[in-house]
Amino acid sequence: MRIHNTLTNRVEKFTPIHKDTVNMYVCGPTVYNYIHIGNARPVIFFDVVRRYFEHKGYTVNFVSNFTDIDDKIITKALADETDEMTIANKFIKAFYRDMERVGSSTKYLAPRVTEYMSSIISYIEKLLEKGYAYEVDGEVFFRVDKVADYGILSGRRKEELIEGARISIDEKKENPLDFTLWKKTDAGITFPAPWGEGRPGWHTECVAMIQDIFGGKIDIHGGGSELMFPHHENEIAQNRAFAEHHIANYWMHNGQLMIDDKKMSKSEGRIILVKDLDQDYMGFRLFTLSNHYRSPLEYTDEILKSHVNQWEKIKRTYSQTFYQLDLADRLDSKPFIDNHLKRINQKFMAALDSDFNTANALSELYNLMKYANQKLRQRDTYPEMRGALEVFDTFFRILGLRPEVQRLTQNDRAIYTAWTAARKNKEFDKADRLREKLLERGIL
RNA sequence: GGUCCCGUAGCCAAGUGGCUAAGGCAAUGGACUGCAACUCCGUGAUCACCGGUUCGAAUCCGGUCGGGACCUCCA
Repeated sequence: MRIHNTLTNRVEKFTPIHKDTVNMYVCGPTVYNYIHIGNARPVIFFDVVRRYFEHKGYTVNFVSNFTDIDDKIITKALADETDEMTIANKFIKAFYRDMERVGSSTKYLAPRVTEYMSSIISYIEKLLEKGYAYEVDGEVFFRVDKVADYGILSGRRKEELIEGARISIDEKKENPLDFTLWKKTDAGITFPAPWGEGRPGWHTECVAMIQDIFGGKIDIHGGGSELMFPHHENEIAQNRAFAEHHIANYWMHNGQLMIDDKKMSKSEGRIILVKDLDQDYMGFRLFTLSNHYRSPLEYTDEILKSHVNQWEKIKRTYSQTFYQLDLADRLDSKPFIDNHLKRINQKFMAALDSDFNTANALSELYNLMKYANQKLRQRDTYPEMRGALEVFDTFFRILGLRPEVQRLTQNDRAIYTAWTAARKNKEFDKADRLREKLLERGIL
């Protein structure tokens, strides 16, 4: 298996730290609003990563946090005349709902920053002890200059960053690049710390939680490419100071979702919330998997629509195969995987082995559709159809796509038999009525 | 201003040195069908442009044009 590692900017062979186990962490949302379709990209992509590792037989310890304390949450709480926890709880619930909608599993560890305050504080204390952090007037900053390879992830040099001139000058900082570990504040919820009441800076929560939960280095750290700098760069810097390693062996970043060739932006009204998508969410999932995860993904209504159509076709082929086997009492028969199916399956896996090339994997799903549709029109192909169903199930499990089918009821079978008989007897009015019923149930 | 990425058919998109440039959507011709739907078979590309390296370039190098991201606690 090969994975693109942002740390080295290369595609590398994947070797886990602990045999048969993958420890991975993905940066989760700040819960102050409903998520938009751009937020859904990592939610879907890393879900597929997890599923594929599990398919390969790994035990995956998947962790993704909730930032439940933040200025934006406080602002939102003030606007809604409520408190931060109410806001956070509301949008965490909404987040899970949206994850379920797009077909991503919610069964993983999701630590909340407020539950890990003591870990964060002791992490900062250790940075102070080691001389990588300094306290000024109740605030704590990280001393970027002490980390030799700062910029390793984002490919920047400290000098370039300073020349950038877009960094606001804070009198308290020794160096404009230094970032906040602990912020002194009296707005909203505050927490007691040795340096006074305040809140942790954004960059510390992830490393402190990883340290607490995994006890050290993990295999994969993931997130959106916009987090590479400064967030992930600062995580690495802190952990270099804390434990002399880069937290994760592999850093994976997904590209951003664009609308009208530009990044989504609330202020410019270019934003679509997942809950407002008003489309088949499996079609949306298919859309996000239709190009390489590291490339930008362009959204238009037309592109989404074409994937929604495509999902309809996939469902139709799958359910046809399922129902034809059911009608023939062959659902529980042994699948026959011929060479053609074997090859489709191999190419599908090879695509995912190659840095999770879901676009290529999908084209094998389309080959599988063609195969199944051909077998559906031929006589005496139940073993092959059963084989196709088997491969479909595997692909769907890995991609997290879910067509809904249920075994036929006695009534369904009766309608089907009656329909066949009516056609045979050229009772077309009756046949059409029955056909209508079968179409409604998705059996035809 | 600095750093980086991208430009493949009407649309989406894979491929990053070597057979006739995957696949999908849309369009269109045919087959199947009681009619239809579905499905199947077929039909489409001077790989943004110019120059270079090479036996050979969509792929590597240089330039031009166009688009985008990051340098801001934006997913």
